[in-house]
Amino acid sequence: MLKEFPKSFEPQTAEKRWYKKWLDNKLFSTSPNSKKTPYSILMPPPNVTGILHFGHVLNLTLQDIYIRSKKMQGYETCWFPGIDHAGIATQAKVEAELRKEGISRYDLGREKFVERVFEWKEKYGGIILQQMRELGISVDWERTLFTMDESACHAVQEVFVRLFDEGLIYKGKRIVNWSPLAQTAISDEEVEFREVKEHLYTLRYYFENGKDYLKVATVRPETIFGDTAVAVNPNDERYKHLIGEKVRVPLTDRYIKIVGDDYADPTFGTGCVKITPAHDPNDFLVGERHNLEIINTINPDATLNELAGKYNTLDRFVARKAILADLESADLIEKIEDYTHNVGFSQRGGEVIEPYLSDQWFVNMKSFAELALEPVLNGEIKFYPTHWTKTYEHWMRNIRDWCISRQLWWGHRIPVYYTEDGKFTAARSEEEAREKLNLPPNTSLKQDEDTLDTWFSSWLWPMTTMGWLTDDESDLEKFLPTDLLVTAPEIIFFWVARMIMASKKFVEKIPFKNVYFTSIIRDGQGRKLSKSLGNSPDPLNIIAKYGADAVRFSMIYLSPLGQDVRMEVDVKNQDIASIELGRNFANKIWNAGRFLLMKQEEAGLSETSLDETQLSYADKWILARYNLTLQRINEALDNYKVTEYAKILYDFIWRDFCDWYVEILKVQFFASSDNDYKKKLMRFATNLYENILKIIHPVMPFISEELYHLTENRDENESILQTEFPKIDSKYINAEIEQQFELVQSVVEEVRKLRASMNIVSQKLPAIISIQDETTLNTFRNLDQVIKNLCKFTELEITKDEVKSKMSVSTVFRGIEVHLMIAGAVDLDKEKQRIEKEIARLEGNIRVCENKLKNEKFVNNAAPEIVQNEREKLKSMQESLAKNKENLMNLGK
RNA sequence: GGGCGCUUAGCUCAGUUGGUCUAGAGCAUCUGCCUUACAAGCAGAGGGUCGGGGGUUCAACUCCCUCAGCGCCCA
Repeated sequence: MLKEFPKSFEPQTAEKRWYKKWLDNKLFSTSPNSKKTPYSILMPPPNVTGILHFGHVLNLTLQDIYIRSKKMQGYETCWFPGIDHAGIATQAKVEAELRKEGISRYDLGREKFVERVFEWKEKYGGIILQQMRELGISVDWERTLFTMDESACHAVQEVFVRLFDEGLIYKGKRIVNWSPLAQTAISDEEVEFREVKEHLYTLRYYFENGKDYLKVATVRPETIFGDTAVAVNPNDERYKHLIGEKVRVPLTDRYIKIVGDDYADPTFGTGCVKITPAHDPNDFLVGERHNLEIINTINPDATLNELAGKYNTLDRFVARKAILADLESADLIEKIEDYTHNVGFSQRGGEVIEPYLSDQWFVNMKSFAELALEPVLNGEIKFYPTHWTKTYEHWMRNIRDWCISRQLWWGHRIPVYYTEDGKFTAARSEEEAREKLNLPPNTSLKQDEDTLDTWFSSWLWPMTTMGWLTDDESDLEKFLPTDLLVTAPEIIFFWVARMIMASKKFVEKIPFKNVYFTSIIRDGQGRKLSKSLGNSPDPLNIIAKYGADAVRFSMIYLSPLGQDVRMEVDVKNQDIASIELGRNFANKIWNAGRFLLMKQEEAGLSETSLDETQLSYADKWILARYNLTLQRINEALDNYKVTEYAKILYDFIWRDFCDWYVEILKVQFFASSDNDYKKKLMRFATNLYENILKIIHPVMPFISEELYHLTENRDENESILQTEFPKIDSKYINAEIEQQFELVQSVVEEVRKLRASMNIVSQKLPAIISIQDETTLNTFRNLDQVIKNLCKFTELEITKDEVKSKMSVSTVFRGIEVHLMIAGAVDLDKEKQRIEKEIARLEGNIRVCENKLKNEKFVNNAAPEIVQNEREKLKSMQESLAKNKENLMNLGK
């Protein structure tokens, strides 16, 4: 029938076709030289090793909605994409590759290894950026920045040197979170604490007399070889007299002294705690206070070293078992209790973190925290949902220094140079280092072996994406601060906070004005979707099945701000059933367009629309609804209530436009024999429909573009994205028309219910509607054709007169009485039952209403319009009651 | 231990500053429709003492207190 208009939308072909078109026509490209008001968003850079997951889908869709809608509203929009070098993850990938070849990174050497990683990156890295295109996002891809690009490297180096010179970066021997798998330090933020059931072992530390012993509790018996003291609380009456005495470390001949320190909690265990400064951060501090020896007994790979004697080379957990067995046989265990406590795990490798003493680089965060707290507290930067502000403030006020060095080869190498005698400084080059250290030109220097935490480049993202410290900083001028950042709440400290710090510090600007924290996507059991759990279908499969628009719309519709999303996922079949919601909606929109096109072909399409005088009551009603919808979606988007935006669209398009207006359009269309009117009516409807496509475009870009080109003949190089976002015409917003129309809708529904209850759903019958109220009477007369059709009346009389008829069944709604003339016999019992039920319902409600109005306190205290409202409600219900009673009486006669 | 959330129909969630809320939607269930835009649809129906208890108020799903359960973040 219709050549280019199949029965349903075919996303696969349309998506590829349009995305290519958009890119070819450079629709997403932006210029800092534009006169338009800027609107910009920084894309959180995914890991170069990453693949697309549902978190990205939600996150990117949100950003795309804002970029597209702002672009249509006349802003110079720019969405900055990029990718993160992901130090640990990427190095691990390449090392795994090498392992297959039977070599290690040490065989290659640093330089060759880094080359190899770059090769890997060229080949596999950034797959995710390709995958993202499947979502249809309007990113300015030409601006894609990689955190290892030269400009970014330069910025990282510069920042390091500046901070070093300011004394804000320092080197220190500290206990850090050591990842034995990656063999590097990681930051506090990369450690995940989980509750673990272990045991608390009470060991016997014998005094020098060899008879008595001190009971010392520990969960890590394998660290005893690093013990250099036992601490007791100086106020602990049981032990304080023992301070200064010595006890023997079990399984060794080493004696260590007993020290008094508040760190020992008298209520925990035996009140005596062994102190192992090299293997516990708290013990390290105790050690500093008491000048204790520091004995490191663990290797970087978490095996014990030669200081652990016969346990040398055993893995820490294997060693624990062996040591316990030996302690047991030496009768050095007092008791073993079950003990549940929090253990830190590496976020990357998942292994237990080893507190490890080593030389590391730190950033002193105190001044940064002050810089970054202010704009959030004074509202310059707004968080959505707002409650994250509190978490943010808490973190800032209790800030700890940031460990930025990583024992990796992949990443930004720390720009610090050492002389042979251990002098060092940070510098932009060896030459500069020599100058700073006052060394002769040829002095050989050694650069620090460590690289920087990946986040040390990410925190400069707002600046590096915009060409900071390059020849062209015009983006920085135009687009910073950006307008919106959409990100996951779990990286509020890693990233959001630190970007605020860096931007304030180095360019004295906030990096963004609004931060939207997205929902976390969970499966039906409430578990986070994750690769390791295997409960995450590949978004690309879901997109292939339902279409990108459907996935986008469903995700937005289902993801309320500030709350997690639960979706039933079927990994085996790579399916998420709730995406049907979006697909069905897309189908609905599609078919409404298909209908319009059919009618266009039938009557033609006028250039001009209906003039004001030709607008029917229903036309005015849909204009009122439409303009109200515009108002509401603007409000929703302005307030980052994006789910609401989706819901408003869904309800308006499905309920108002398709269910009611299109049905009415059919009536108006068929009822007229004036083809000129029909052509104009089609123009009116098509305009409205195209505006609907425009307002849905930000969330459903493909189908809206496709339909925009189907409903009228347009050049394929035109895009709906380049059209203006519809503006509200408030003269059409009309509460009275809406209210009146609602009465018509209700009456139609009442008639349908009546028919259903009488089992005469499709029988065409004549009817009489009686209405007292003058305005309502006019509305109904205005819409008599519509009512007649929607209610399947053969004839309809609308009258002010009371109607009494034995041959009818009746229903009453707010004083509006509908008599449906039944030709055959009325099922008296059924009808009686129905009316009695209605009478009972009304009587109940009237009682409640009367009591309310009898209550003097209510009448006196409540707002007058509330009381008035209640009175009118009562009156209307009483009228309905009377009519129903009358109808019941008539029935018997 | 500290902080932040959540608890409304079988499921997933809406519910603006307390008052047309006689608490809504989608999915699921049941009934009837292939009414030529759409069966990925249309028209109906059933289903909730809004986690428990207390309080404030003329009025509480909405505000306060408390208890219980769940989740997240931090120590």
